[in-house]
Amino acid sequence: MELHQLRYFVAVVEEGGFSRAAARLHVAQPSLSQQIAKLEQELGQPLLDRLPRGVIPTDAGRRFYERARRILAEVADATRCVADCREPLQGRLVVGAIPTIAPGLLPRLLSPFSEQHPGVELEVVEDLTERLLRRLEEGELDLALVSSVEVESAVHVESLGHEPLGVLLPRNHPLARHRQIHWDDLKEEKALVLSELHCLGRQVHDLCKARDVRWQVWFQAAHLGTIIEMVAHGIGVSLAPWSFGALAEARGCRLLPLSAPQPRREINLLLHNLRYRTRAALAFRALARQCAVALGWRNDSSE
Amino acid sequence: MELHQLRYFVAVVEEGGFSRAAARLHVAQPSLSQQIAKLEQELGQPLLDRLPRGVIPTDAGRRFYERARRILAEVADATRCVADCREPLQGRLVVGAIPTIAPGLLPRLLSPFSEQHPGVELEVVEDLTERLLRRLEEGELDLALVSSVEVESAVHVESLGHEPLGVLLPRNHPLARHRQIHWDDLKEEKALVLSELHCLGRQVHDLCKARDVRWQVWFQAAHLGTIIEMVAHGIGVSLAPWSFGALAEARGCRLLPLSAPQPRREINLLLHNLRYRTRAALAFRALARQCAVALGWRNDSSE
DNA sequence: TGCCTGCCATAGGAAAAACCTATGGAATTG
DNA sequence: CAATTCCATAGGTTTTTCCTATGGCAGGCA
Repeated sequence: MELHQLRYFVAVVEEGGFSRAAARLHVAQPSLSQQIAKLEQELGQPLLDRLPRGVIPTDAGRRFYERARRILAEVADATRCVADCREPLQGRLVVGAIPTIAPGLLPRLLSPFSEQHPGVELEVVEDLTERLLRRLEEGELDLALVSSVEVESAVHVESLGHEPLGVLLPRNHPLARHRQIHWDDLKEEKALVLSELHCLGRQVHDLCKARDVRWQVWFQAAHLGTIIEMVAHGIGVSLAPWSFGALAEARGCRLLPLSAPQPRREINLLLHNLRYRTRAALAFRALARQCAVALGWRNDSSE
Repeated sequence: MELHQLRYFVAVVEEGGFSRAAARLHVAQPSLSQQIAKLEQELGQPLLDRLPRGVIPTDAGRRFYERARRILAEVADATRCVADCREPLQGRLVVGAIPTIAPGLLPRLLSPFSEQHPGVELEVVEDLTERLLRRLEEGELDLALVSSVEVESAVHVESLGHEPLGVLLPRNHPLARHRQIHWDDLKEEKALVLSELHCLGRQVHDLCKARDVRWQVWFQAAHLGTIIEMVAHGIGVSLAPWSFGALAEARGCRLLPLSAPQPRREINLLLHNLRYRTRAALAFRALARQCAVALGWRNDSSE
């Protein structure tokens, strides 16, 4: 048995046929037929049911598929692990972050990281929580920054603390001169809220419900950036994470604290539990923790 | 990267050199040089330090070695897993047992198992606990029967219950007519005890110490069989597991129960936690549990 | 029904990979 | 200092993999 046979088999199962798999692998279809036949011969039984319109795995094939995938993932992991012991630190680090975290937090992390580890090629993936999770599980991401999340055991969750949410107002809004906004002040405002695709959108929705703030919600934005622009133009108000403060000010908004109970959202860092954690990933985590402390999201920097 | 390269690399590390590994693998030494060089090239750094007298792995090599072994083990496991879904049940089942369990218990398990699963090729390994453990971890054994044992997390321990120990006497011994032997009866006897290599030997030693039975130990046997023969010839007495009763009787001994607190030893079945458990292994486990219940070692047959 | 299309298997030759024998250099040992 | 041990390299051979071409089978469509 050889690894290329496993790669071929996995592709055939996933593509549902030899021809499509051949295209994906950039090899001729007979090569696949040959290698799969060899594999089946070695294992002593067919792995695929050849149907007129493609193939589906047999029972044995399904079992083998799962294991083949794991083995290939481990091979990739071994490669990364070995590559990681080169000096100085180099390689690629793929960081995921949700859209309501990325613009506020990542700039604070990426620049210092690049400075400290110039050899590491950074890549950022901004996406919604569930999709980040899936990509982390697949091994595409080294780590991910999300808010509250429910994960499977293969994913390691680690809190970075809690980030306050503030009230986003146009600079010339009557409330904008206050030091602090009270919940009751918000009841009459026109709300611009984030789509509930975003966990922040869902959280704000729940918060307002709990606080009995019945906003006139008349605009659901897909991006916080859109909301900031709208607020800047006096079209309404909103809630935004504290890390968006500078961004909001620059666009002509104000981000003001809310009176107790101050709303907060949890910030979590996700790592894959089984895959090798590169030194770059660990360095990034350390930096993130440090940053969380500096921002007052948590008190100590120990785990 | 291909699996044969991993196999070669593992062999070179374990043999400490290309030449020895080549002999083990039945290939010419330059083939190894070539394939390892390729592997190192693909991983971007040397895995082995070439010394005048052989090779030792670099840091990267050590990391890679661990993972390569795991990958190869998973490949073997995948093969077994796939083979296991053939009907009827077939394949090989390798069972380990310590010498103080094997002769008494295995006959009760092997015959019915072979009858129920004629397609399964049974193999038995009789060895001391530690060595069975190691072989189980290596994947050489499917399961093992031992007494008390401390294991690492990769090994799954499951109690089959507790087997009583009896007193082994010559048939013509004055005590042999009793229904039950008392601890005090033993104090003046000449003891034949098992080498402390065996866990039963250690246990008997501790038991006697605890019960304050100071036997005149003058013979340390390496096998329980030897002890039975010696006892049969009136050379001394001993303690033996209850499952040796029939064997002892056949050789002209008697095995009698001891008064409370009746000494017992734990009987455990070991399985590897991570490796695939063949249906044959599970069937054997079921049979062992059933047998343990029939022998009165435990009350229920549920896990 | 009959043709067309998509899909996989087979055959045979070409390309690539792995392997082997022979040899050389480096360091150690007697 | 010669002999030995061990790994790397070179060059040719064998084996494996891969590709192109082709054939058979079944479903879809006129």
